[in-house]
Amino acid sequence: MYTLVQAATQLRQQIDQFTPLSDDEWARLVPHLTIVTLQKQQTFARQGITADRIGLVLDGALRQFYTKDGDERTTYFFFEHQLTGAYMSCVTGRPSPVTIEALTPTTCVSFPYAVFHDLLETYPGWQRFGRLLAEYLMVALEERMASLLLLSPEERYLSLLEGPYKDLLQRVPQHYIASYLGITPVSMSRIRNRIRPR
Amino acid sequence: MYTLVQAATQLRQQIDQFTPLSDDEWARLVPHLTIVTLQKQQTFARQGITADRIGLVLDGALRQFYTKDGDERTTYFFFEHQLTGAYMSCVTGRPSPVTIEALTPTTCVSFPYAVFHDLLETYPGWQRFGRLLAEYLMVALEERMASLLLLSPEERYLSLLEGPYKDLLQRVPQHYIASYLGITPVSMSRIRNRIRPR
DNA sequence: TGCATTCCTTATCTTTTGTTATCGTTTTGG
DNA sequence: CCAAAACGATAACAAAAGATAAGGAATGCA
Repeated sequence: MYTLVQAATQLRQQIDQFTPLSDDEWARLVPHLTIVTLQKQQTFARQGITADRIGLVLDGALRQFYTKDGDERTTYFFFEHQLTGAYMSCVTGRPSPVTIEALTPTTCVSFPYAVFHDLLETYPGWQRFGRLLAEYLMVALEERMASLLLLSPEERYLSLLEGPYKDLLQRVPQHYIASYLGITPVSMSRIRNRIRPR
Repeated sequence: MYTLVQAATQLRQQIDQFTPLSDDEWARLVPHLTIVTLQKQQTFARQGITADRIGLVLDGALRQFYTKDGDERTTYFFFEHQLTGAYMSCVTGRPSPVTIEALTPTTCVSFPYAVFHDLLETYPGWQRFGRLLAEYLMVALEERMASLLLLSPEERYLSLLEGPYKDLLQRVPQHYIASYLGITPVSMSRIRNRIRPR
């Protein structure tokens, strides 16, 4: 469905949105790219295992979750054109606290973090990309943290409806969204009922 | 109390813990260092204003908070040897959503973010530091986010007691900690009573 | 020292969320 | 095509947190 060349082009486009790489810098990564195909419920990264690769979603949807006392708490979703991977585990070298699992059949283009890390330490363009990526993830996490700390469950649901992720509701089962909002499916159902008067 | 030389030494030590800078790279920052002295309740960064500088706490304590509907929600504390500043605002160039305020009389060594940013873009050592710093902040935010999403208020309080920040309880008023945990002071008082049986 | 303020606890009451269970509906897999 | 599983809504009850108020201890300031 995707040739490696097409996938590589997609990936470079995403990276170039952070910072343009020289052709030479880019060429250092290309030999390490592979296409990863995941069936539903197959994992890109797994809790307890140190993550060793990064990917870009070409098609499909992934879900990231922690497991606590047997049940799962969703922390993120990844869709087309999004970089994915247990980046925190890659960066720290510690076992991943999260699992990343396919919600639907999903295709990614992927590369080993070790290669990426070598590129960061060797090429200025890659180093700059590494900084901008970390800054980008940092900002996203800060916003997520703030929403959990500042907003009530109902406010979080509403801000999801109004924000750039509103199509989430159409794309993923509601109980995953409830878990993403830090509440139970029952509670979210009540909220939906509450804010839909009449 | 602190000479600029002493302050600069402290700062370099902290930075070197991320990545060692060459003497030349370091020398580019030194002329821009200033000592900032804050009385209690004076601010290092203010909500609504785009932050323009970073600092290192030499002595004292700072508190970072959002304001929502008139009341404050604490998101972080900064003590001696910690880098501080509304980093997200600096990075994005957007007005800061947070205020950083002195809990006690506080001394920092500080430098403009603009200078720092130029150094990042110019010197490999600084660029690497910028990446490592962003990664470090990212990891801290992920842990904080996870604790808010996964743990109950009581579990958050307990994990604070057991974690590396346990001296927080001795150093800052409890209602700030309650706000840091995302609960009201009354609720935290109840939790304290609950977990102290007998 | 005295007075006001801040801080923490406790009590009461209300609101919200969690828990558990039930019931249609939809989706999935054999 | 049918049985099983997954999904979402809803109800009833329990548990927890928010809101408000009051009281006492500690703190700061004059």
